Amino acid sequence: MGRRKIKMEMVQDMNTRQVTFSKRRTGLFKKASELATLCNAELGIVVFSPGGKPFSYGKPNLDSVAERFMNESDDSDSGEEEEEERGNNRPRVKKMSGRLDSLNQEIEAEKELAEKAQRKLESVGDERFEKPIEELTLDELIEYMDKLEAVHARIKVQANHMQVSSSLMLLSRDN
Amino acid sequence: MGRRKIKMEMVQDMNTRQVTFSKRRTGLFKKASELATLCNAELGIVVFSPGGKPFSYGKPNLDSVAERFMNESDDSDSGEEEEEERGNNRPRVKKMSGRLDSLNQEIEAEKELAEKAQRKLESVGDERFEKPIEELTLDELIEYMDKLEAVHARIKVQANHMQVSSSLMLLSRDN
DNA sequence: AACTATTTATAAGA
DNA sequence: TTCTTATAAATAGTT
Repeated sequence: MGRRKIKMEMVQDMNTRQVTFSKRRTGLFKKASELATLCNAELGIVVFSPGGKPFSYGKPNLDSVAERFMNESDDSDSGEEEEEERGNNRPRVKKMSGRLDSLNQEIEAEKELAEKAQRKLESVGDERFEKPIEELTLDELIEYMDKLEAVHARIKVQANHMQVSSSLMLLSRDN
Repeated sequence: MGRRKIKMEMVQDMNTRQVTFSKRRTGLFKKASELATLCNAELGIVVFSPGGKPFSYGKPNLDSVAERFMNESDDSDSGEEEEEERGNNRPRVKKMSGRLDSLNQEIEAEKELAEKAQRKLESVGDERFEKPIEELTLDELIEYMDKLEAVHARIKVQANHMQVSSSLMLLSRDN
C-alpha cells in the first residue's frame, strides 16, 4: 500500500518500525471507528507499542474506561518497574480492586433492574386476567410476537456477552 | 474504497449492514495482524456484530483464550500455579482470583434472571394464542418493551465495561 | 509532517 | 456466501 510492497515480518529498523506503528495504529483505529459507525457495532481495541506504551480505542466508551484504567496513578505502589517518562501505565493491585468493586456495584444495580423487570412481567401477566376483553388484529399479534422474539434474542446475546467477559476475567488469573 | 464512496453513518439496509460488517471485520483483523507482526506489538480486539455476536482477535493469545472459554461451559478452577516470579504481575493476578470468582457467580445469577424473564415473555406469548380475547393493549406492550429496552441498554453498557476491563487485564499481563 | 506512487481494502454487482 | 472488479483509501518510501 505504498511505494513498495513490504514483507510481513517485523520491521528491522527501529525508527522505521516506530513510524510504521504510528501510521498503522492510526489507520487501525480509523477502520475500527468506521466499522463501529457503519454497523452500529461495539468494539474495543488495546495496543501496546513496541516501546510498551498502551493505546486504546473503543466505542461507545472503551477509550475513557481504558484511559482511566491504565493511567490512574497509584501512590501506594512499590513500583520498581517504573521507567522514565513512561509513567504509571500498568494497573496496580489496588486500582484493579477498585475497578472490581465498581463492577460489583454495577452488577448489583443490574440485578435489581432485572428483578424489577421480572416483577413487571409477572404483574402484567396477572393483569391480563382482569382485563376487559380486547382483541388484537392478526397483524398486531404478529408484530407483538416479532417484538418478543427480538427481546428474546437480545437477552440471549447479552447473556452471552457477560459470559464471555467473565470468562476472560477468570482467564486472566492463569495463563 | 469500493465502487462508490459511502457516507459515514449507520448502513440502513440490514442485509447490507451485515455484509459490510463481515467484510470490514475481516479487514480490521487483518490490519491488526499486520500491525502486530510488523511492529512486534501486542494487541487485542473485541467486536460485537450488529446481531450481538462476539468476535475477537488477539496477539499473542486473546483470541484462543476467548475461544476456549466461550466454548467451555464450566472450567473447574485450576489448582495451584507455581510459577517463577516474573515481575510483579503474578501477585496481583492471584489476589484478584477471589473477586473474579465472585463476579462470575453474580454474572451467572444475572444470566439466570435474564433467562427467567425471557421464559416469562414466551409463556405470555403462548397463552395469548390460546386466549386471544384476554389481551394487553398496544400501549401496555410498548411500555413493557420500553422497560426491557432500558434493561437491555444497561446490560449492554455493563457488558462493555467488563469487556474492556477483562481485555486490559489480559493484555497488561505480558506487556 | 507532507507528499505520491503503489498497494490494499472494499462497495456493488453477479 | 463467495467472487469479481471498479474505485476509494491506506501507506512505504521519499522530501
